[in-house]
Amino acid sequence: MIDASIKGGGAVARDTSRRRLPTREELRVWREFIETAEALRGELAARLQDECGLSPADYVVLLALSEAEGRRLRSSELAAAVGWQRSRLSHHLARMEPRGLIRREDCATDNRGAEVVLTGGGADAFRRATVPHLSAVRELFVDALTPRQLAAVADITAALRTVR
Amino acid sequence: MIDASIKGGGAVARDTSRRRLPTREELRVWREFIETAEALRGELAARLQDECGLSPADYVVLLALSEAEGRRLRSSELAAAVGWQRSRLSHHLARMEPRGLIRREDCATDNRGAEVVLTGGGADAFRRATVPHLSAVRELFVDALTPRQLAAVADITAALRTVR
DNA sequence: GAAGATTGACACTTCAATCTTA
DNA sequence: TAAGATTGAAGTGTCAATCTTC
Repeated sequence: MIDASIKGGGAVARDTSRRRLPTREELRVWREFIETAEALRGELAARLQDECGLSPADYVVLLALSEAEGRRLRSSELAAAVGWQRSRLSHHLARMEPRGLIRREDCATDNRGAEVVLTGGGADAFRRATVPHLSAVRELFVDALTPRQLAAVADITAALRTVR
Repeated sequence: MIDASIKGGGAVARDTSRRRLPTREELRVWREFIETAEALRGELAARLQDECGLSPADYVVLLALSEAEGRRLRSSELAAAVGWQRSRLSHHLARMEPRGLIRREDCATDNRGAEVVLTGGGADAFRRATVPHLSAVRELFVDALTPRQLAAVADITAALRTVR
């Protein structure tokens, strides 16, 4: 790890950033990172599905609506709240509505708009899901790391966030 | 690595693991972690698609075949190599084949089996993709982190891997 | 014309069912 | 019956096109 390596003709001193490629070890860490995150996401999703019949997408939508004033939001506000594109939200709401989790209503103040309303069933489903879901996060992520490692995660994600 | 932890029962004071939920801060770190990984994956995927016309799934399949003896593998070996279920591989190969990236042939030694062969076009596409892709990994991941942080990533993923 | 939202087409993923050969 | 592989259905996600209203 001290010396530079590589396939592609990397070099030690002057900046060759346009040519340098990751070393085998760097690539290994990258793959571990991305695969671990994916595995965790998948395990959380599977548990949420099995125990509560909700997908992670369902969960974030229900969470956003639960926290909203009057348990309702304009479509575009909801999209912003969960960080989705409008089209993705539309498709997902179309799948949630027949399941009775949400309801769509016309917007009183803007005839173009739509409001998404949390139904009683949706609120129940979210309430039942929250403790199991948070417990799983604790078990699979928080408890798997030391406080020091947890702090390192925060540091690392902040560093990665600054790029692009 | 100094202080003890946890999972399974080690604890500092009395164990409340069955009831405790993540703190607000722990949840924030969790979300940052999962969202950062997702954002990175997405950015890499978008670049690979734009610059090379390949999805990450295409890339791993082409990589596995490139490294294989004779640039060909039995379907199930390929599935194992990339860590997919057979059905997923079948569906993906069905999309890659008409694009001329791979070809499927009957297996000589087992009439049930199929062999997946890397075509010339597939080899070209992979060759064109590899440097841009690895450069992007370096730029977005490796170069965004200090050597110390990179080592911390390896440490953290190892810790997370041991769970479940 | 621009904004809010939906729709259609297509790529991806998983599960269960199926088909063929061992 | 079990193994190798494919298929169909349904959920998910992105992009571009569309429709309505501002």
